[in-house]
Amino acid sequence: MNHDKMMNIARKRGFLWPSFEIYSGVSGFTDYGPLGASLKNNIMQKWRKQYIAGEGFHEIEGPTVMPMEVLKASGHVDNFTDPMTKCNDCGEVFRADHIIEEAIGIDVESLPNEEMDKIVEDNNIKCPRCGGSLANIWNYNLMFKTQIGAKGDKTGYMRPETAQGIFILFKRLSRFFKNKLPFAAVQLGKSYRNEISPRQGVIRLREFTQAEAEIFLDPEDKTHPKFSKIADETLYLASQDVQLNEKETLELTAQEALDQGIVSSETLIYQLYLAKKFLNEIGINDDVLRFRQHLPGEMAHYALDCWDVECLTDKYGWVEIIGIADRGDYDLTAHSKFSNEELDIYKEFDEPKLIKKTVIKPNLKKFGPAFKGDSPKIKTFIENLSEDEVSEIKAAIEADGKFTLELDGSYEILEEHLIFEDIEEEIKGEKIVPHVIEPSFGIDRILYCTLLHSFKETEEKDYFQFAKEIAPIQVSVFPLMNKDGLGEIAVEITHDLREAGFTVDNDTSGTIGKRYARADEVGVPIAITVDFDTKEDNTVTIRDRDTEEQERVEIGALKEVIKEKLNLSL
RNA sequence: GCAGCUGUGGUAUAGUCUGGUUAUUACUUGGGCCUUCCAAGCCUACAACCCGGGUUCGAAUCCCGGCAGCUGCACCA
Repeated sequence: MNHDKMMNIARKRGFLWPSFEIYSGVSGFTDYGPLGASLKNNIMQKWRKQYIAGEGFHEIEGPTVMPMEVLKASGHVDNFTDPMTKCNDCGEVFRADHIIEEAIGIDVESLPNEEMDKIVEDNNIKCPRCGGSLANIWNYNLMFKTQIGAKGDKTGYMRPETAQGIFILFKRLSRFFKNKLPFAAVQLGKSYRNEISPRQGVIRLREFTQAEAEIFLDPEDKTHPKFSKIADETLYLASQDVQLNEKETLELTAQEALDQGIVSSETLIYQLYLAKKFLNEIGINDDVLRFRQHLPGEMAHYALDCWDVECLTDKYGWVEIIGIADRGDYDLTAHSKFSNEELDIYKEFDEPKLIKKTVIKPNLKKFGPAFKGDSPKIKTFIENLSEDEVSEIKAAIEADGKFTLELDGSYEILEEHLIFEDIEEEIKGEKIVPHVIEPSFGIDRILYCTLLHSFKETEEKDYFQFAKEIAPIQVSVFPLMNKDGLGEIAVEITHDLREAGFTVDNDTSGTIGKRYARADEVGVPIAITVDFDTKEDNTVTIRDRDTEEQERVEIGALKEVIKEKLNLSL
């Protein structure tokens, strides 16, 4: 692990470049150079392979610009914001609610800014650093704001997470999945947060890439069909208990974690396992990973359970790279309320339920004569009673022989006006709002950790030992010397392999040793060298990046051999 | 956003205090030489004073502002 050295090479060799560099750059943004972009794509493709092909989820792609309504409903417009104030004298910036709480000890969170301004004035609260006066409070919202359309009267925001794009498609998705739980949709793409002062390179970006899956499931049934297959897998868990009481990280099987109630459901544990599997396969091993449960105060108020996957780094310590949360029905309920759409699923019972209940009907023969012109509205009222109201009326009549109804006027309803009927009703199912379990991957951070932990320093060379599946360049082809037609043969082989679908680099500059070194540095797993024997017997040498061992292979057999060496035999 | 420090080819640097030749050196990169497999050697080429303004006959050098990086504070739903 060596951040500085690794980043030097990553910059030199075209993985990560600072954005807008010729205009002196803007922090919180990064460019992926040719190899970085390719590595990132490979990681994302690998993700798709695991979640879409492997789990049967489906990918959607929504806009990155969202109208205000969506983010109002999700809570981002109001809550993704901090009240800020600034000292007029020394210029220091503070969280306004923190200052007030410190000064007079009352919790003012969620008060409007005007009221907080008034509190500051009334209590003569000053800058805690220099005693200067404080400016009016403003909201710092971490979302990028924009206008939609020429008139500019429709406010839009760059999405702060990809998840919302899935929630708002719920009705369509639900139908697509034949209205059967569980089902899951994923989205990969850019999200935006206008961080105040991002200073951790690719770890905290203002524009970043997420890969999120939203798994919609029955709140009553969070079991997972494949759980038994992973029940014996080991997980390293820093539960709330471990953190609060400074205990050793737990080493438990999935089954044990479930039995001991440390992780709340099979599906959540299964997702923890999938995340670990993914990271292991792209070259991030268990010894630099841990699962950390959110502490009660840390958990978003709607989350039922939430685990971060954290990766150890030398420069930034433990870095959150994946969050896996049980969001309950929070998002669907919120969007349902704001949009007036029914965002639920009709769930049929295994067996229809027979429900016994009492209903009240008006006895119309007595009703009309008694209430005359007011009959219709009393009748409507009686016909729309809830179960509780029915028993209330029944009880009143049983006790007093009458029930007084207040309905723009007072009416005495007697037993003779009503017909009580005990009925049995058959109910076939009910509407439920699904719960959502969400694995949320920060692709940029994962890419950083991949670079960091793939980077190997040995006596001879420093290089990226990428997992073969994600190496940005799969094969390098060299002529031993750039003469006597060796170069031409190398070019021919390069073209052939490219046509076969491999990512191939052809390098003729410098000495052969230098070319191996360059290829190793960017983690090319396989190097092919055309030498003078090639002209005699049509064979080339094929060299392994990690062992540096070479073997001779017929040119005709190259594709098969490479495929096998890259473990692409699927 | 605040304070301190810093900013010279792709990378690492000399020069800045005390203004004055064609901006130093090494590595890297491109082309070439070399009878032959792990950054060798030789020749050669490309390539920089963070940006803007000011002072001055003259600014990499002094002054002001901006941007970026590092450290600390604040922030991190």
